Order: sequence, then structure tokens, then C-alpha cells
Amino acid sequence: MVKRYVPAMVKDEILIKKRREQMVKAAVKLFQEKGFHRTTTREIAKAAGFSIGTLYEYIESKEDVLYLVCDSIHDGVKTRFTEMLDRNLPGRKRIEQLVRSLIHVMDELQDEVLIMYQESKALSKESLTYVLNRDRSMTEGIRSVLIECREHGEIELSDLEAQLLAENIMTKGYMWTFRRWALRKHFTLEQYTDLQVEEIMRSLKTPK
Amino acid sequence: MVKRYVPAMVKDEILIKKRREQMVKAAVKLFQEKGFHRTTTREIAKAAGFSIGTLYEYIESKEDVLYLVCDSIHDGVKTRFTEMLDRNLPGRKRIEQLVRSLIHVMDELQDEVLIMYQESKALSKESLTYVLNRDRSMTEGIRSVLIECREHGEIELSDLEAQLLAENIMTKGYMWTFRRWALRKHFTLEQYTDLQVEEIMRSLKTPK
Amino acid sequence: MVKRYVPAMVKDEILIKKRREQMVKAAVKLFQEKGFHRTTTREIAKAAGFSIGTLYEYIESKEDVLYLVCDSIHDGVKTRFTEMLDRNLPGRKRIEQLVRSLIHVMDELQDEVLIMYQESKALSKESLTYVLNRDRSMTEGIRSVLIECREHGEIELSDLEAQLLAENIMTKGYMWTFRRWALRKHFTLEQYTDLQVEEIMRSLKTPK
Amino acid sequence: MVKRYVPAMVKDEILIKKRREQMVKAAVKLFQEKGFHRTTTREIAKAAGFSIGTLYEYIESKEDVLYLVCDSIHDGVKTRFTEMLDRNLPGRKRIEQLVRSLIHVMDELQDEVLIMYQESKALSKESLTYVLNRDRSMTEGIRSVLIECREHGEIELSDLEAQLLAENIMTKGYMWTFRRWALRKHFTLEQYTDLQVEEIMRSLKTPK
DNA sequence: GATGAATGAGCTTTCATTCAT
DNA sequence: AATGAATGAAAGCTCATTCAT
Repeated sequence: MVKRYVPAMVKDEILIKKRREQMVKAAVKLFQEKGFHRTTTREIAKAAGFSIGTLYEYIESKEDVLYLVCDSIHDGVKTRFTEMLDRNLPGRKRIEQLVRSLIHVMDELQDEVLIMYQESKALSKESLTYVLNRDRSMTEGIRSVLIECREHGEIELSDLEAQLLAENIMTKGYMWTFRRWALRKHFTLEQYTDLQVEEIMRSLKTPK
Repeated sequence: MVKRYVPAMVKDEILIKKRREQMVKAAVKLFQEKGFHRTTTREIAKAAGFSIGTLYEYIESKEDVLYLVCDSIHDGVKTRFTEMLDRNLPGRKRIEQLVRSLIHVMDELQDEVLIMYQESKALSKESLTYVLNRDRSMTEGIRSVLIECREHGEIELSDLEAQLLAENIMTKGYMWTFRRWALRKHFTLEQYTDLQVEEIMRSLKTPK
Repeated sequence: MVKRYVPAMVKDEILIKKRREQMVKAAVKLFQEKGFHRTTTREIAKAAGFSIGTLYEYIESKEDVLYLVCDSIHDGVKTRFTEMLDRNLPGRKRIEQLVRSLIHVMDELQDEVLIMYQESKALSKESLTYVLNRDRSMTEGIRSVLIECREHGEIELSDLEAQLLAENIMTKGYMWTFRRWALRKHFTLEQYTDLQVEEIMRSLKTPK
Repeated sequence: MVKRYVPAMVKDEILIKKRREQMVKAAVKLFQEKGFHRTTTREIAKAAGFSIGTLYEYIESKEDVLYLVCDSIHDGVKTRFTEMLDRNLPGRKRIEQLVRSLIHVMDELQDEVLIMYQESKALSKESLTYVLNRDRSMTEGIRSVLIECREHGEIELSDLEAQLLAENIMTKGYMWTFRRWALRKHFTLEQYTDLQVEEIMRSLKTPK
């Protein structure tokens, strides 16, 4: 399964979903302001609108909140990213669109993505595996598009090159968030997107 | 000045240097294993070979240790990187060498770089500024090489493109550390380096 | 308001009152034995019958305990003092009674008053203001009785003399506690009271 | 003996005297600003112009500094007070002069006296005894003047009344320092002195 | 299911004192 | 005699977690 099972004391699944959404929303805001370690469980509970006792009816440990946050952010990124993709675009245009969509989503969810990036190391090994797997599956999605393009004879690249390009594209998305302190000084979102797209397109090899 | 002044109770500057080196060495190891927040000042002192009281003779707060660690890591990266560069290489070869050197250094110091990347957010605003400035100055160094190449007519690129390429090169270095969980699955250091170099060289524009 | 607001984590006001009473009672005893600075928060919590964590659910800092102690002692002094006064006594008798009551209360609460006198300098400036204001209001109460006596033509004294006499009376009360090491060698409570009353009565001027 | 023996590692008595004067001068200033408990031995040494190691060559513990400070302040008060007294004044004038001189000295040395009054409780039982004995001997000096006046038929008072009056006079001196927060609001030094003198003179009984 | 008072291990930091130089 | 680096016990305070109501 793609998601870790987080045990709850409460049985009602609908309530669990509702309460966890409240807590994630509150936690995202707090983690953004103060980071995971400086945020207390009491603060999360209060910001979520219930008591500390109730918080622990829906999770087992503070780390669970972080996991749920990361999971929820991944859902957000994945959903928006997928929505933006048009599978019917022709060849190279699909790659371009892929990059533009990714950067766009990363920009929209920059605060959330930053949390995930900076705090995920505080996760237990097990939770981290789940989070990394979701990242990997996204990279895999990008890679499969590249492979498809190759199959259609649009571009020429080895399996290894496809893998690296997928990683590079992912990183171009992420870096807009975690190097924003540097990038924002020089580029608007549009400039950044255009230039990165151009760079990738130039680097693509055309089959003879 | 490029470095933040960290006050000490002890006067002997040579001793301060020595003790801080001990403490940084111990801290790097501990931060690697457990992260900054989970490492206690007592552990750092003990691992450095002196008492908790002595630790606080050389710093003012736990955060100072993190700053010294980041600073020391930056020194390491900068030094090694600079040593590897050969200013006499012809045109495009210099860019290639730049990328190869950076990735090489990042690989050598991957554990340290990872600490800096993951924990620097725990720094105070003031300390963080210093750390980011050092990163910025390294990016700037790369950018100036690119501009030089342009001046010599080796490549064609706008100021903005130079800036972005510098950032991209830096990121290609960093990503070998912070995405190693994914990259190591598919690439050896040599493969990764070669492919990234090729990708960059392909994307460069030649002046007419 | 005459009292400083001391924030608590716990919401239940009745519980706050109860726990703070426990903690004040414990603290008074400990401060008596070892003074404020030598008493630890752990000792206070233990003597009060709860854990250190619980202590900090009801105060924000150790200084708050001292403030609550001073406040509680002032309450005790004020309450007992007020109870002892008979507003219907004729003229000079009221002044005599005032002095006797004050010394009597100071004797009853000598240990507590001594704490307040010796430790209040450890209070923050803000807390100290509150404590001094309560002292001032008591002095003012005495002064107003003196002025009343003057209005009724029982005694003759200027405004300034009334102010000083009020301060002198307060001090005659306090000194029975903070100079007890000297006074107890020579006087019983009764002797001290009688002699001080006589001295004051002799010093009063009768209107012509 | 009237003074406690404070052991030193150093033999040279003249040096001991000199160094202790330096340290007392520094300590008085620091205790005034931050109180005894908040002042560190390091600060005292530094302000005195020598190292922490040297400080401990001349005392055995931090408490010794406090004792030396109290002792020095008492010396100051005693010396100035004695200088001001004119043994040849006639009867009641001598008492008046006594009170005036005391208040005058207390005003001059108010900061020092306040330290002694507020911090002496931090002394060990043994040191405290010495400090209280010096206070007692001053009270005794006042008492003996009162008795002399009685012997000369200037005033009429019992032994017990003499004792109390001596204590009251001492307290009128002290209170100008420790209740200055209240007294300064209403009185100048001159007003305070005049009114207290008048009050005492009025309360004196004349022999028939 | 919800509450929130209670807990105590554990953290960072301070500072009087020592002792080798 | 003077120095100051080293020490470590001890202090104030925090906060994830539990559990009786």
C-alpha cells in the first residue's frame, strides 16, 4: 500500500478523516511558522479546535502528525499536478507541459512543499520510506512520459538518461521552493519557468 | 565580514580554534546520526572530549554549535572545490571541470553537506544570513566563470541565463547529497557526473 | 487593579486557587528555612504535594511563586488587621488600637512578614510595584485615621506630620519582625507594644 | 573579637588589605545593581581588576565577599557617625544631634546600607552574628548617650524605655533607606530629619 | 468520544570553585 | 602571587504523553 496505516482510538472512519484534516491544516500553518520541533502538540490541538486529549484519540505520537502532514501535502501536489496534465498533447509539448505544470504546482504549494522537504528527516525510518516512495512514484510518472516520447520517436535518450532527466525535472520543481531565497532575487516565476523549459528542450537529443 | 562573530569566555585564540574544531568534529558526527534537535549539548561536549562546562566556555548557546558546524562545512567545500579548479583550462572544458569538481566535492562531503542542508533552518535569522551568503558567494563564483566563457566567445548566454545555469549547477551538486536515496539506486558517482556534464554541455548555446 | 494577573495553563479557576494555596503554603515554609534563592522549584512542588510539571501549570516562572507568596501574606496581614479594628472607638483610643493591632498582627505573622520584607527585592520591577502599592495602601489607611482624628479635634498635626506618623507606625510594626533578633532580647510582645504606644501618645500634640 | 577572621592564601597582610578593598569596592557597586545572588564571582574579580583565581587567593567563598562588604559598610557608617558627634553638646541637644547625624550618615551611605540590610540574610549564621553584633554595638552607643542624659537629669526614662528609644532611633535611620520608595515621595531629607527629631523631642519626658 | 490536569524525564545553561602553569 | 581554563552539580523550565472523569 502507498500509505502508512496510522492507528486511532476512535472507530468512526468519517470522524477520523474529518479530525485529521483539521489537525493537518492546523499543523501545516504552525510548522510553517515555527518548524516541527518548535511546535507543541498542545498548539496543534488548540489550533485544530480540540483538546490535547482528543488529538491523541486520532494519532499515536507527534510524529504521526508530521507523517499525516507530509502525506496530505503529497496528495495536494499529486492531485494538482495530475489535473494540469493533458495527455493528448503532441510529443515534446508534453515534456514542456510537464515541467511547467510541476513548477507551477510547486509555486502554489511552496510553503507546504518546503515543510515536507525540511521536516521529513524528523520522521521515523518507516514513515520516511512511505514519503520517499510517493516522491519516487511521481518521478516514475515523469520518467514514463519521457519513455513514451522516446517510443514515439520524438526524442532520443537511454534508459539511464531518462531516469536522470526525470530526477532533474523533479529537482527543478523542488528548487523553486527550497532555493527561493536565491532565485526570487533574480527571477519571476515566469522567467524561471521559461528558462528552465528552454534549457531542458535544448538538452534533448533528436533521433536521426 | 563573511563570518559571524561567536563570543567565547576563554581568551586564548589558539585554544578557541582548537576546542571549536574538536566540538565541530564531534557535533558533525552526532548531527549526522540523530539530527541537531535530538543531539544534546552534553553529548556534544562528551564526544568532543570535555565537560559541558567547558563547552559553554567556547560558545554561548547550542545554536552556536550548529553555526560553527555549518561554517566549517562551508569552509571544507569551498577549499576543496577551489583546489580542484584549474584556471588555465580552455573554454568549455572549464565549465565541465566546474561541474565535475563540484559533484566530486559534494560526494566527498556528502554527510556534512546534508547536515548543513537539513539543519540550517534551525539557525537564527542572523546566523542563517551568514550561511546563505556563503552559498551565494559560491554560486557567484560559478556564474563569473560562465560570464568569462561568454566574454571569450565560447558560449552564448544572457545574464539571466548565466545566473540560472549557476544555480542549476549548484543544485546538481547538492542534489547528489539530498536525493541520494533515489540517485544511488540508479547511478554510480561516475555515471551521475558524466550524464549531468553531458546534459549541461548539450544545453549550452554556441555563438554564431 | 490591586493584584497582578498571574497566567496559568489550567483553566479551572477553583483548581487554580486551590493549587496556588498549596504552593504558597509550601513555599512560605521553605522560604522561611532557606530563603527564596536557595529554594528550588522542585522542592516547592514536592512540598506542595505535586510534581514539577504541575507546578508550572499554575505559574510561569519561579518569580511568580514569590509574588503569590507576597500577595498572600499581604492578604493575611490586611485581613487580620482590618478585623481587629473597631471603628467606633473614641479619638485617641483609635490610634492606640491601631498601633496595638498592627504590632499584634505583625507578631502573629512575623515569619511571613519577614519573608516578604527580605525577599521582595528578588521580584521583577513590575511585581514589586504591586507589592509596594499594597504596603502604601495600608499606610494610607493609617494616615486617614489620623486625619479623621484631627478633623474631630482630638489631635493637632500637619498633613506632613500625619504622613510621617503613619510611616512611623508602619515601621514600628515591621521592626518587631525584622529587628526581632535585638528586640526579643529586651522586650516581651506586651512590653514592646505598651512602650511604643506610650511613646506615640506622648508625642501627639493636643489642640488648644 | 568584633570582626570575623577571613582566611587568605596570601601571606602579605598589606596586600590582603589592598586587594580586599578593591574587591569590596567592586562588589558594592555590583550588589547595588544586581543583588548578591545575581552577581557572579567572575564579575567581582573582573570589576576589581584581577582574575578569578586571584579573587580566591584572598577569600574562601563568595559569601566571604558579602561578609567583607557588610563589614566595610559598617566601618563606614560607624566612622562617619562618630566623626559627626560632638560630645560636648548640652543634654537634649546631644540627642537631637545623635538623630540628625544618624539620618545624615544613612542618607550619605543609603545604597551601601540597603545592600547590608537586604543581603545580610544570605550570610552564614556565623557571619551574620558578627554583622548583627556591630549593629548592636551601635545601638548600645546610642543607648549609653540616653542613659548619660538621664544621669545628668536632662530627661526621665526607664532602662527599658532607653533601650527602646535607642532601637527606635536606629530604625528611624535605617527606614530612610529601606522605605525610601515611600518617604522620598513626601519628604526631603531636611523635612524628614526635622520632623523625626521633633517627634522624638516631644516624646521625651522631663524630670520633675 | 472528548476533556484537560497531571506527570517527570530530559533539556539547556549557569557559576562557584579548583588547580596546573 | 597571579592566572584563567576546566569542571560538573544543580537549577529553571518544557512538553509529549497518559488517564480518570
